[in-house]
Amino acid sequence: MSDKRRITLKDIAKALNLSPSTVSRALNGYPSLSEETIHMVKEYAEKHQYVPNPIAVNFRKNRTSILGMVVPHLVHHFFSTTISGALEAAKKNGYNILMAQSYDLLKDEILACQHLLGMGVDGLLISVSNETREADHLQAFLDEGKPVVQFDKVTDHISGPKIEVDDFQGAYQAVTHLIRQGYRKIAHLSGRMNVKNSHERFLGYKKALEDHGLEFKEEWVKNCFDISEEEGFGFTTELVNMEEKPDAIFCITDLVALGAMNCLKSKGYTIPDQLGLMGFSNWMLSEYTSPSLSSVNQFGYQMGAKAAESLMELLKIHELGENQTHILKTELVVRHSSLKP
Amino acid sequence: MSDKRRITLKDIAKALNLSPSTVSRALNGYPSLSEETIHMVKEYAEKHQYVPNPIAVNFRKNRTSILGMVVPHLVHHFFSTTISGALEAAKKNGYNILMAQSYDLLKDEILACQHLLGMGVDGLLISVSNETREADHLQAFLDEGKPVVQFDKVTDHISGPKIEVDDFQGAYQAVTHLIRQGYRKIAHLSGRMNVKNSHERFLGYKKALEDHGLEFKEEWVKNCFDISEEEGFGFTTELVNMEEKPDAIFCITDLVALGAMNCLKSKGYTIPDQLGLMGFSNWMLSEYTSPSLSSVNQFGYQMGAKAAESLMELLKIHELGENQTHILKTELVVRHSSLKP
DNA sequence: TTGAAAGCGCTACCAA
DNA sequence: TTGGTAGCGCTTTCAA
Repeated sequence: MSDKRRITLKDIAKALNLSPSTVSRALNGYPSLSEETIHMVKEYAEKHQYVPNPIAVNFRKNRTSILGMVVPHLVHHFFSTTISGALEAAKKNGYNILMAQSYDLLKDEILACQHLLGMGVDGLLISVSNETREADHLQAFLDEGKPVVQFDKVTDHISGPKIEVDDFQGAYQAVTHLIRQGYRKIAHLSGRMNVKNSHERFLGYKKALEDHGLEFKEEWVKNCFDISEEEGFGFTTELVNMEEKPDAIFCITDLVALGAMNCLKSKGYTIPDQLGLMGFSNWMLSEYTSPSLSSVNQFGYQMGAKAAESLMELLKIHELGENQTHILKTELVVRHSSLKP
Repeated sequence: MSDKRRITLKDIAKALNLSPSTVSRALNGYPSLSEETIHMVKEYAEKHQYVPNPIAVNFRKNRTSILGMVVPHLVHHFFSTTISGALEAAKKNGYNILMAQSYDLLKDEILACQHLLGMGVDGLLISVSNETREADHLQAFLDEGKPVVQFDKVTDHISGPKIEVDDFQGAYQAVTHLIRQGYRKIAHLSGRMNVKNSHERFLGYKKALEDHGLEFKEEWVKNCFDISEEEGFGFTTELVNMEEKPDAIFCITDLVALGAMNCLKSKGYTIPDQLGLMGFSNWMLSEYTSPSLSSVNQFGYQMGAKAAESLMELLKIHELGENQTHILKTELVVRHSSLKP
């Protein structure tokens, strides 16, 4: 193989009869150099296609210009959207991102973090797993002076910035919308109550009912464990078999809503006429179901970008960051599944 | 901020009255060291949580243990699946992956490649954009002795390994399945004919018709440009408005099939009774449409893993790789949309 | 079995 | 305005 060795600073210095330091300064735009020298060096570098060895630069500066990013699942519309946002923000600032998945398992999250720390990332972006109850593996970053920015799913066991979605508000808006449409018996397919986002959505749901003087019925809230389509289908079956059926269902996620939709359609219920349906997350698929699914957009791209920007800002000022939370507003996306005729 | 400086090799050497080289050897399991020394060093390292500085190691070894990966879109089920596969394979071998997106634009693909090369990746995994007709930006990697492995969407303008999907075979199987189900007038919503994968699927479609003595009608083939749901909807409208309508549609992608499905349902056609429907790619959503959508699974995870493994193998033997193609079989996934009663 | 020392490519400090 | 030089943390060759 060719392996044409790249030309180095020294080579240029030797060729031009300058010292490496002068060449370095010329290339990095330091003042106090004669125009002539700068021009000469730049021309030579250009001509010989000099590219600085990034590893050497990083070594010298004791950084990598790489951010670590850990998400529960990469093959997931919302998370891949956050990744995309983080990636673009990073690119703009000359950073890059090393990815890892935790599969929502603490064990794998710890491994991923150790791996990233071992690779020498400058800082960490993380959406923690549902299992994360302690954060030694995150503290390890802080101990080395590397900031950690959490987003979406966060834990309080570690200090630093957090970028969160306003789940409460999103749920509140969604349910209020259903109420305004005329639905009166609104059920909720929720997530695990020990997961903050799920709990917040539940609270938003409950508050919206209360604020509009509607009944909150314990039996109309079903806890999904896996947040799966199957659960959506199963619990919806339970709901429509009840003595007093709901006339709308607010689902913790679009996938669950899809399960609910398939269940209802298979049983001959019409949506949105007989039952209204709302999802959450605004997955791509919600646009294409029939009827199309109303949902709550979480602005994943902006969230990823914001998280990355926060991290890079901390890196710039060489700090670990305050213990503050940035909350991103959600957006109600009204489609057909919730439009009561 | 704390910035607790990590302990270094030198520190250990000094503390134990050894030379750095001995400590290095002890830690890296070289022979020719006394049990006693090895034990002593390892114990000390353990106790003081010594972690080698990865940047220094990389610098010394002139590598980063990082692979670059470029895909058209990160927020895309198939590609995020390939990424996931590549990531796992990389992790197993102590490598990591730096991601970039080309947005299917040559301009951005070039930028991404330059960026990755600049970051000092050891090699590149790429699925090229639809616009890629030349490959100077890929050749740049080879020129530096860094192997490039292409997957899914490939170009012949550069040599090296390619991992491809057997699009022809997948399409052939899909259409044959429709024929065996009893459909006789099979239309095809294709992609751009200058994109290899699309063309191969078209050829597979055509061959299947021929082999089973069915008519190939030019009018029944519609070229989608964006491969969008809208196009699926629009072209399907055209198809069912024709004098002689098809009784089944084989779509270039699940998204297009979804458009077709929505169109057919909105016009009151029943699937699979009146018209059969087949997608391609086996997106997550195909499982959840109603009726569920038959499709062709491309094993994205395996593809990404295979590409990464090939690249790492080349890195190991220090070569750029032969100009060979590895073709991955597809899998027919039969669901309800193609089961003629 | 161990040590000494060079050096990877670059930056930055101190001197001139 | 420029040069000399030390040194980042580690590996590896040569020597003892």
